[in-house]
Amino acid sequence: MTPRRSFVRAGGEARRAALIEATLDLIAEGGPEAATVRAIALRAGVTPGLIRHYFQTKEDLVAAAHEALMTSLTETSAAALEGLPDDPLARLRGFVAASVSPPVTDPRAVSLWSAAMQMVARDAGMRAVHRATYLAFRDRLEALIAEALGALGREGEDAQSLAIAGNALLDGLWIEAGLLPDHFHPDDLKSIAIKSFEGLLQIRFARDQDAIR
Amino acid sequence: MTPRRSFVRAGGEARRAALIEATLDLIAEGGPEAATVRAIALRAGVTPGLIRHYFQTKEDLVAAAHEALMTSLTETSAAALEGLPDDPLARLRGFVAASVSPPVTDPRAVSLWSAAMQMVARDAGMRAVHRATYLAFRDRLEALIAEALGALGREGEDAQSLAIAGNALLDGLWIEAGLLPDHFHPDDLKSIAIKSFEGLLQIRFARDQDAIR
DNA sequence: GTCTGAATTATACGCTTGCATAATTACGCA
DNA sequence: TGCGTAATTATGCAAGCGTATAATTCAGAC
Repeated sequence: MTPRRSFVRAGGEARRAALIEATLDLIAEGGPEAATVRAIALRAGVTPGLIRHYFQTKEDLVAAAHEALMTSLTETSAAALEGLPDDPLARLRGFVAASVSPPVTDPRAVSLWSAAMQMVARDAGMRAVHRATYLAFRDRLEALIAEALGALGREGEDAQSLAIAGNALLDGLWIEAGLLPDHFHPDDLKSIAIKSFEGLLQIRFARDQDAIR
Repeated sequence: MTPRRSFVRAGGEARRAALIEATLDLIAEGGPEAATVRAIALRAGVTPGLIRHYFQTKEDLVAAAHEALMTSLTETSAAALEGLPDDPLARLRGFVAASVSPPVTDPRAVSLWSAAMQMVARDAGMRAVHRATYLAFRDRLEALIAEALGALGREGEDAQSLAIAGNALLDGLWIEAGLLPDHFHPDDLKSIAIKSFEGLLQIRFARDQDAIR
């Protein structure tokens, strides 16, 4: 008679968080098909049946994990704005640079994002989350662009179209760098992004701001 | 005694192609997990066991399907260059416009691409195929850019960095349009792409070329 | 015509998956 | 100190997965 394995109770939120983190880890490492109920439970140090106690179905768990990931990315992005200077151009420059530098450019993040994109194409709920987070990022970029142009006395220009283009550029660089990490030197990526924004917006950033992270 | 179902022999290549097409359809519609051996066989009008006769393993079939997709995309992209005029700037403009217009911007293509990207992140073979096709596209863009700059007497500039940025921009627009089809009007997408290239390269395309598809 | 080999179907096996359910354990509270 | 309840484990099941293998059928060669 092997005795029943001992355990400690972790309380609701902590267990939920652990299960979500385990799910994200597994998806990042081995794709959605690696995130089986048994694998998730094993990584979370728990027994498979417990998942059913916190999530009605596995899909619920995956959806919760996706939401947690997106929230975390949004918060990271928001935090990046905190340390930036007041000068509108410098703020925009810092934001662009941060968007193509670690920890944003993280293979794990790109892997998770591409896994989520597949679901976005098929699931209406996922598409709603994606649209919201996409627009949140783009709106923030648009605001920064509008401020920068305003500081140059160019209020009338179409900041939204510029934000769409800038967002696409950052997305493209982010994805390509994540997929082919060896092909892009971090510094090159940053200088390409900044130079491209100078071209897109017809502006010129100050040259001596590389100290700003 | 139900008699054994009758069949006609399709010969090697036709059956291979049919199986590959069925695989791509299923992945596009329901993601990789929908492309089971049984579903593929059903859609191809065939019995599951036959797959093993043409492909040693299911992974082989999926890899063959990915290669067929990429080859097809590359050939479509190459064909778009055929009908373009000789003027370097007009050629570049037409190529950019084609890259963000149907049939390139096709939800099915984006769905398939995002499914493949997941495998790229994990499988070395897939990564090799991706690198090759990515560079093939980028090199073509770089050549077009170099010609356009050359026609303006600006030979010395860094066409490769500009191609990286331009490629990222096109990729980003392509992906976002594919994921949120209702958010982008095709004409807006095209004008944003063209205007962005004017900014990136500091050039100005002729205004009266919208007739060129 | 019939023979023969390849193309195709049919069947079955072992494994993994998600999920349901019952038995047990830890912990707060009286 | 004992009890009650929520948290957790243990076990089992039905379905679907990829694959192996044997039986059958077609189509062309002689």
